[in-house]
Amino acid sequence: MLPEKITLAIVDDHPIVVEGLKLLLLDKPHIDIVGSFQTGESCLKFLNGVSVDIVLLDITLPDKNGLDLCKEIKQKHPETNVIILSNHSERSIIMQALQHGASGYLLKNASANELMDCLNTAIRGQVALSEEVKGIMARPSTIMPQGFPTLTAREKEILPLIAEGLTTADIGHKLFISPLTIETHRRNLMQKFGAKNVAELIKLATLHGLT
Amino acid sequence: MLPEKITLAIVDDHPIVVEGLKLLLLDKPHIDIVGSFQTGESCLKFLNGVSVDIVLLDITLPDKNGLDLCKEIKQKHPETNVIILSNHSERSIIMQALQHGASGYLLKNASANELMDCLNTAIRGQVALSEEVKGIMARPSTIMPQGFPTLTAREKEILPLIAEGLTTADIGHKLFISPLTIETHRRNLMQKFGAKNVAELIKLATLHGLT
DNA sequence: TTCCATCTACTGGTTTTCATGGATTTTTCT
DNA sequence: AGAAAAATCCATGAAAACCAGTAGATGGAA
Repeated sequence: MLPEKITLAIVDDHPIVVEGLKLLLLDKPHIDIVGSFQTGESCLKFLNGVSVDIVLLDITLPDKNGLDLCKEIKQKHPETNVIILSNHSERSIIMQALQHGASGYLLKNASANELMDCLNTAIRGQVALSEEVKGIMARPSTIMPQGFPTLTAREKEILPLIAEGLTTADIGHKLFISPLTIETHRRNLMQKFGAKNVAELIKLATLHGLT
Repeated sequence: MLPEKITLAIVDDHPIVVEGLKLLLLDKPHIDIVGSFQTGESCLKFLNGVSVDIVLLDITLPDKNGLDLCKEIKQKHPETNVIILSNHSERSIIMQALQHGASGYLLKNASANELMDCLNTAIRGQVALSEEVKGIMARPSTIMPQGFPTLTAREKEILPLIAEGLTTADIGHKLFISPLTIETHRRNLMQKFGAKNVAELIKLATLHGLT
């Protein structure tokens, strides 16, 4: 059932995490770490040349969003399994990850054993979630405070500009569109986040690392 | 000069980071990891019984703020060196850490080599900063005008309320003072942070963990 | 005790946001 | 091709934020 070694790539901008993972996996005979990267781009480039069984992917990367990267990887290399490695325990983010094609989701506070379990589960083609994540997903989503809504590209573009202190007019000018449009986006953002005003919007967005 | 092994404790709520660090340091003959903790409290308890040379401390912990913990450790155990391990690259946070008695500051994107360097530097009683951190500290603070202003008690009280989405009137009502006063505080806050409006104010405040 | 920082409060005016409630055109996915 | 989602644009009025300046009260530090 396992004719070859599992090939694994790691994408995380924290060398300590990367080196830790490497050391953790070094003595597992059936796992072969073929690459580790600090940026999404470098990983994508690598995957164009080499086929990899599993990519361990951090959500917060310097150059791009890990979830977007996940989607991209699955589009170009459907045979590759992506396991998200993240700090975010929000149910909505986990949902997003799975919708973007991730085969698994691990919190960084998972143990080494859980990591191994998840790798084995994922390679069998099943969805691999760490214990805590399973718990989060099991909870009914009736009330989901601080859920992380799905933002459109434009919204993701505008949100940081608001956080920078630009006014509606400023942003309209900057993006060459009507300030009225910006207002609509701003309204939609607040609605999506369930924020009463910009202050709360920006707090939530900043906490989710979106600014 | 180094008659004994350096004793080291690790406080971080991410097992993978902890295990990675352990493995990284396992083959260093002069380093002895005597404990690892996921919460500030458990670490404090441990330090009451055992003397430790260096504590590697994450800033974001489940039960308390790492900077406060640092201060507490230095008060109770001045001989212990604390090295902060963090994701935050804001100059002001680094300053705060040093003011709270930290002997060093490492970004999590530091390499394993840098980690070793910093441990050795700290044990010699010197301030240990990773390369990137040195760069941040070297930049004159003209660009980033007074990174982190000192807030009065009242301001610290009001700031999170603004971030929660309360209006000026709401806050005035809540604190039993005139909304006009809140406006003054709000103005002063924005001025201190050099923010153009609440959005920017809240972004900066949230990044500094003040909300 | 004098001085300073802070908290408090106000006037009066301008700018921006927020809530409604549409509407049209592009893009994207199926 | 057709449906759905996203992006664009608009108007109006009320609410809130923002700006600039002033100033009394208080409590702690020099």
